[in-house]
Amino acid sequence: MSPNRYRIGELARKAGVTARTVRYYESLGLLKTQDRQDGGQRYYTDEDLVYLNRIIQLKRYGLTLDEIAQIIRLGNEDSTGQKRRLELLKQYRRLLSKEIQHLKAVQELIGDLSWHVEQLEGIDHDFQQCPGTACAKCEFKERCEFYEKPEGQ
Amino acid sequence: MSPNRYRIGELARKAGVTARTVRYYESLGLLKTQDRQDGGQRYYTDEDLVYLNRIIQLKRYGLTLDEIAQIIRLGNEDSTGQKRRLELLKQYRRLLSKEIQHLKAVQELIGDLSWHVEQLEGIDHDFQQCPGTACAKCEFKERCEFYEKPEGQ
DNA sequence: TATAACTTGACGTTTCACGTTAGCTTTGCT
DNA sequence: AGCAAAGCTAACGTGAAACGTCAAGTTATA
Repeated sequence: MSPNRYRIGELARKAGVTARTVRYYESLGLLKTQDRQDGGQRYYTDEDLVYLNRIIQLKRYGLTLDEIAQIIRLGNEDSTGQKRRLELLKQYRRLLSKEIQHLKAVQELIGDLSWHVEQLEGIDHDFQQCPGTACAKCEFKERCEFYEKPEGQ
Repeated sequence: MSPNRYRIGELARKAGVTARTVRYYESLGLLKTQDRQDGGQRYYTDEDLVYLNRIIQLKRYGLTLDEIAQIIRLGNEDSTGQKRRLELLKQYRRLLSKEIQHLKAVQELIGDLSWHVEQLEGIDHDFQQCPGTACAKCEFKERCEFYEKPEGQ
């Protein structure tokens, strides 16, 4: 239960980033310095470290710093408790549905690639010959979104 | 069955991109001009249009131009047919497994966000208070990856 | 024969997430 | 007290991605 007071360098080291990164995050409103000496140096606690780690995790998940900042800003804007919770909830749900969309797109790509793999495993059809001579004898015409695509007459 | 010969502007228009984009793709080896007048102007066919559309689709799927170029390059490098097919297959499978990894990451994020939503829907626990005072009474300590994280004594 | 469309070349742009001086001040240690 | 290590702010640099935007000249088409 030690108070564990760190300066920026050690905080950064513990989180596996640089001091520059920490200052940058602060400039974006991601991380505040509650404790600042007269000399101007920043001091952090274990709580701050956890907070920073959380940010890094969200980044690993693919969120941009801007998106992370939005989440945090919403939590700081009003401190009426209940209202804040609802806002956060909304925000999380928004992210959630966005990621579900993302999931669908990725699944679609996987389906597409799988189809191509099947094609290549089977008959003599490949990406290079696809729109062209191979089309006539292709048994997947219907499935193909390019066949018959050229507009105009 | 018209030969449909387009110049770069119309090809681009039909594909919904700019002429600059087409030239850029050519410079990256994504798209070749088979037909070039003495004057130096590029002429394209419906086949080229289909090809271009295919590139645009792969881009929509989230592939970078570089990744697309790799796929295409593999198809052009050798024209021994069978060998080429195997290479393409390998490449597609690589992309496939990469996207499956991606899928897992997205699912993880969705799980994480869902958990936060649940938390917010339930007790008084939120992101702002999370690492800190709320930890003591938090009923999700075990599930939480931040609790007990601070290293050193 | 206009003029719209094309050519190459080269520099510019935006976004993202920091890296890297520079010049100066504060802290930690002996 | 004195010195090196670490911090401070401010500001410019970076590097990848995917083109945009001149410039200055050439070609195609009504």
